[in-house]
Amino acid sequence: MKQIAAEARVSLGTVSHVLNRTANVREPLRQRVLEAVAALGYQPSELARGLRREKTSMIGMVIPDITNPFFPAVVRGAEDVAFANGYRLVLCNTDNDHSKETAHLNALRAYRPAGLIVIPSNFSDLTTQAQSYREAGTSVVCVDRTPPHWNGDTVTVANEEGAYRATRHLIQLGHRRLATVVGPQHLTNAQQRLAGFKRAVRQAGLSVNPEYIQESTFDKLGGHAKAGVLLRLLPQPTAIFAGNDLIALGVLLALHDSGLRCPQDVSLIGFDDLDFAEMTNPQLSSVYQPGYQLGATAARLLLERVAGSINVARHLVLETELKIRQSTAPPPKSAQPIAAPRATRKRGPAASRRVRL
Amino acid sequence: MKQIAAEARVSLGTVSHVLNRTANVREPLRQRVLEAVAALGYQPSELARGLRREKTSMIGMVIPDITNPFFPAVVRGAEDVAFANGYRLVLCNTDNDHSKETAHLNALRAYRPAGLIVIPSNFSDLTTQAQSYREAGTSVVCVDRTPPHWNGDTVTVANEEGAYRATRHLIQLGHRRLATVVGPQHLTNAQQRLAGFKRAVRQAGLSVNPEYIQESTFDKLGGHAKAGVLLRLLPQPTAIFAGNDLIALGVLLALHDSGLRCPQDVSLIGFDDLDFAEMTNPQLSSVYQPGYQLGATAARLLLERVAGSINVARHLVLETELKIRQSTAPPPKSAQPIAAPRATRKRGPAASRRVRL
DNA sequence: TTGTAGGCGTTATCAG
DNA sequence: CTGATAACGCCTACAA
Repeated sequence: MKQIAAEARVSLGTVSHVLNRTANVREPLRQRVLEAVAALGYQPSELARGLRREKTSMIGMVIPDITNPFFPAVVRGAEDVAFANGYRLVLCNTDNDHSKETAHLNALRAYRPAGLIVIPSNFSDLTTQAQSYREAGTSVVCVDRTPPHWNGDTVTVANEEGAYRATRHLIQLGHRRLATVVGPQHLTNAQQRLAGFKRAVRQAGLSVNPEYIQESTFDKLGGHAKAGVLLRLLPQPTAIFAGNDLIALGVLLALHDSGLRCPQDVSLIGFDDLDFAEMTNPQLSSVYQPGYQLGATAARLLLERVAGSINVARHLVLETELKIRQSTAPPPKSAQPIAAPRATRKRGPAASRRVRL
Repeated sequence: MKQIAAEARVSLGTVSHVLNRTANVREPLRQRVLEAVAALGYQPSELARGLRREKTSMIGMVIPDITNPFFPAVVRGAEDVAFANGYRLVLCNTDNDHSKETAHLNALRAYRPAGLIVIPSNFSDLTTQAQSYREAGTSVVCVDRTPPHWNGDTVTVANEEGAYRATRHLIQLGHRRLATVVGPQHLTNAQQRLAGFKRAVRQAGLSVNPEYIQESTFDKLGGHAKAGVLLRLLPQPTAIFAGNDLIALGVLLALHDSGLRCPQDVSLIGFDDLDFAEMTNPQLSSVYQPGYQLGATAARLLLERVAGSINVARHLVLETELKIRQSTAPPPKSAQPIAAPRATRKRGPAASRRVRL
């Protein structure tokens, strides 16, 4: 800047003023400065600027794991609106480990980020952390899940409603023995999805069999294991709602393992609608979650707050969309009478059905 | 720091010394400082530190698109080793657009990053950019692809060899009419894969039919379109090597469109071995690329260079691994006799050999 | 409208 | 081994 000032024969302050539009500099001077800037290829130092202003234009983005196929879209959404507004994203993976999350959150502090977008880890301590961040003037918005006692901005999807619709879809197809492999119940989104499932089941006048509700981690392995449990139950469920697509994938595997066909023997619906939902065999019905919008909206919210206009906490809820593909169909004929007799009981519907083949 | 100095009754300089181990401070003083640090919950400002040192501990990570399923693993690998060494990753998506890449590269300069890890965009101007970065003391390592005239550090995979193995696998299955949908030939990795394909074909004594080589973008749509072209050719190829898994997915779709079965009618093999390769129907054979290692290695290289020990440019090449699944099988019987009748000569050695099978 | 000067939190140099 | 002190590059009262 000193060089520019010299080159343009003005003072340091004037250079700063034209650069930040912080004062009306007379046109000729302004031009000289701008020319000098161009000539010298000047790049303002965000470090010095941040030091002075006690705030940078970086946004900390703290997520469980970029390798989990749901998150890239969220990150991309956030990065796009951040970049468009002159902000940069610092990416941190927590692996859902709250101590790692805390470590990242602490380390980020050293950079005085303008804000934080975080998808809380399991047992996240975010509420406390965010408090201290806010005192330092950096806002935090929470995405996808909400940690305990959270009182700040929030962007989530309509988990309950999405799960409700998915389950209702199964019911409308004629299913009566509905099971679910839900995500970890300490996560708000997993809780909400279970709630939606239950609401649909109850509303159909069916009872919720606790054995038909299995809790799993949000991954393929968990889905596979818990589906195994479900499929050993008698009577066997004819439809399964999976807490997310990764779980659904595991369920699909378990179905194959058991020699059951999807959707002929058991219907399956997931949540997320990841890209691979169209690639499985059969193609997976799922509840679409607007991942990109989630991230983009979070960034927008954050920037508005950074701008300082908003003060009250806002909770945005984005809509989901039911994607019907091939993994959901009416229950097998044999499953319907089954309720009446009991001889078949022992072998379960799967076994008895196999006879037909 | 001033507070700490006061609290510990030492000077500012001493505080800095104990914090940075930049001088042997006598134990009692050291303790007092450390206590004060803990008591005040002191967090050093990376901004001030960066300002003074003219370098921060941030690493710019510039990639085409985090939403492309190959990149998350790379980013994760880089983030893990960066974080483990006290560095943070600033993520930038270029969408393979060199002007966007340049914009990001310029913007990043303002943060005086310690280094850059970049997967160059199409027509990247990285070589020039990196030069000016190096003059400012920040090193750049290039991952996955190499821009024109690149003379810096590089981490790639053995693309040529991987493609060669994939193609040889097809040949060993008995295929003689081998086609490929390769990636954009201005990208080094796509070039190398085509070279590997050609080498295998030639080595088998087959001729490379230019019509059997289609160039596409690295995505599903391109793969679908170009596969359509290939399948309209006569004689129809019996095996297709796809430049990456996304292309392979498109090819698979085209196969379905044409009522062709994979692998019974046409064999298909991809490159990357993304997660979804196991989910397609049939499961996709592919060449595994160590994405995580790519990123981790790049970060390691970068940090070594930042540490200042290394001066000569290094080019690391990671191995690929052939993953045989269900999309590759011997060619259909009907494809073999076809060669026998009349002028086998014209059709080349490949055709004549078909008789033997 | 323009210029001056102090200070943001660190590190590094140099003198004691 | 420790303590002053001068930058680092920028912003912003405040003065002119």
